Amino acid sequence: MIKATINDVAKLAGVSIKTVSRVMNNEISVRQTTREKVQVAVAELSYQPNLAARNLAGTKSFSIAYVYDNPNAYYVIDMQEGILSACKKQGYELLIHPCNSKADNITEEIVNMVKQSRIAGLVLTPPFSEMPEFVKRITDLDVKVVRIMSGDVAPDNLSPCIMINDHAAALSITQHLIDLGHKNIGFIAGGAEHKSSIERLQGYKQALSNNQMMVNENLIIEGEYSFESGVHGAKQLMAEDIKPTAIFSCNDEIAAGALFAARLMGIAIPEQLSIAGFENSPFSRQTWPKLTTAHQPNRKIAEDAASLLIGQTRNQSNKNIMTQYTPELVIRDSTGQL
Amino acid sequence: MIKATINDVAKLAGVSIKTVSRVMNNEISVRQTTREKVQVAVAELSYQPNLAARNLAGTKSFSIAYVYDNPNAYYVIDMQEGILSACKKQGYELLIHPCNSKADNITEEIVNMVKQSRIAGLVLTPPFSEMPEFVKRITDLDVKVVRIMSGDVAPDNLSPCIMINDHAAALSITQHLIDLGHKNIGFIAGGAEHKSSIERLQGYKQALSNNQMMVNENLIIEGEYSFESGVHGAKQLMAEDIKPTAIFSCNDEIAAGALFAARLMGIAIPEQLSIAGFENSPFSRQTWPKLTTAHQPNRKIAEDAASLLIGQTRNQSNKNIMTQYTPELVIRDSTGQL
DNA sequence: ATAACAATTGACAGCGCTGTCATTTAATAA
DNA sequence: TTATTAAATGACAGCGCTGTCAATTGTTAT
Repeated sequence: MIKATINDVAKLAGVSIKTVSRVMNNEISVRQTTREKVQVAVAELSYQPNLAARNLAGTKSFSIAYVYDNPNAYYVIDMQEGILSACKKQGYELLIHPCNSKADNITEEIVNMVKQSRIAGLVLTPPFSEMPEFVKRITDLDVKVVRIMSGDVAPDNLSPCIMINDHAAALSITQHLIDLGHKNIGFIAGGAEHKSSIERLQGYKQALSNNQMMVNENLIIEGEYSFESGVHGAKQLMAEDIKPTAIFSCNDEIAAGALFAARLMGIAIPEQLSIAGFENSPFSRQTWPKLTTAHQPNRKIAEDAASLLIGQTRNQSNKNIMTQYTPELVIRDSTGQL
Repeated sequence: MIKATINDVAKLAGVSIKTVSRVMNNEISVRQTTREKVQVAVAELSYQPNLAARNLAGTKSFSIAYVYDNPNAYYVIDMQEGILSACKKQGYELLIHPCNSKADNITEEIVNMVKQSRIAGLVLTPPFSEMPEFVKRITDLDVKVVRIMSGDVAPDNLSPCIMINDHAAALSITQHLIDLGHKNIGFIAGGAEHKSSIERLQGYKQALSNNQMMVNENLIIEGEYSFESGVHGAKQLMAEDIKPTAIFSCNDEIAAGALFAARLMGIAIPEQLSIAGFENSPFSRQTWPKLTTAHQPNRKIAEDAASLLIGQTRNQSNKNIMTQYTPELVIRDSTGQL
């Protein structure tokens, strides 16, 4: 059984190929009865448009790309699967493009890639989603973009945004720690270049303020999103005069490092020190003890983003769309009563 | 600057588009002087063939796919990057296809996908690479395949194979344990459905035999590639009459689980018990203590596989190609002198 | 030098679809 | 009813390339 083409469908339905094309592209000016005839034929032949032909013939393409600078394997895999699921539903193709966001010609590289492969749109996660000039450059090419980023409001109206409310989530993690009776709570940040880190720090501070607690700047460590940073951060915190009884690590990797350092220092978790992470990555379940963290439904977020993006490429709809997700507190074994 | 097409190149070089096509496809019957003229024009215009047009016009396509059943996020990311790097060099496109190898219609799903997207070839990793009927079904479609799998010889000549010599690597890990003075070495397997697990077990047994040591079947636990399995396996082993003083875990996840269990049981690592993993996944560096393991250059392997695959799709070259990689012992802190 | 052949090159159709624009049909107004 | 306009449909070119096959050129043997 050879693959059916638009001609086969047209013949079977008794219409012209152009009408079949119209139906496949959800164009409006097709009579309902005609549309149904075509849909029956499409189902009969299990016809699916040829992507190469569509891309070649049309002005708009049916390929989208996910451009990312691998922040974390689990995250990337989740994102890919979510995007892929949206693509499958809509007959789009996904090209993945891992790359180094700090390479100095990165913008041109992506621009070329986009032109070269006639990409209709990009899904962007941090750090790309937080590089305004980069985003501007892409949207100027009339290539659609959907950004997933940290914050509660979109920074501009260049593209739809999916905002991750790290602020609110960090607030509830910190509140959880406070509820457990902790008075001195340390914070290990993930690097000022990450909006998520800044947002999480703000949430932490907000929670303290909500509880009439003072922010002790000595308890806030500038780190980065890595295991090593967690190790150093925890050591540094435990060397303070006023030692924290709880540490809020900006992500699970940092938390794992902090856990590691605590063990090296002979500190019992959570008896002597509570440690919380963020992101609910798989290894937060594989540390000992298991990490209290914040969960964000990345696969779902990615599918949302891709659907939005595909919507953008189909019709030049509203760029001001904004959705918001707030990661949810997941209490496990690394945090406990003071 | 609009993208150059084959016509622009032909005009600039003063030849027909067909000749340009010949040069781009490395066909033989082009005079050297002509070839150079074309290459100059190509460089001048930085021409790159349009993939959609190639896929549409030609019988062979320029898309390959990576079909996998996510065994491990780090592994998948490495594979993707390696494959992508080969694709970039040769102007191929990569489609990723994560899926469930145990779904009962999986073969048909992939067959459809391959037909649908006119895929030229597939890169296959376990478990797909170890499903002979599946591979046969694909190669019968005249779709090229390259398999990455465990073993030292290819199981058939359906496709080129990249063999990972888990046997030899497991042998050297076990020998390392023996060299440290261990007499009772436990083994936690990864599941009989994984060739790698079987091979690693064989290597383990071989090492014992090489050292005139008896295989104690009670010290061999049937597990699976998961953290939980490591936890259970280690508990089971430590409940034996003759307790092991070292455990060879079939992969790093299992080893992490074993480490976790040892901690729960109050067993000091490596003082009272040595634990070795396999795969050198990033979190083998994030356990405490850091894991002794075996390293395999996955990115390199993937690039090799994709190059081989692309070679196959270009010319119907030898299917009996076989390369071999042997993972290398990485000694860290989880193993020690008895 | 010329025939006979092989090596190069090019003309042209067509892959499966979409864009443009002309044509047909239905819907509304007069 | 018929004229007028809008909605629905179709004819056809062409996207950028490759496959086929014919035409041209170069090469060798006579």
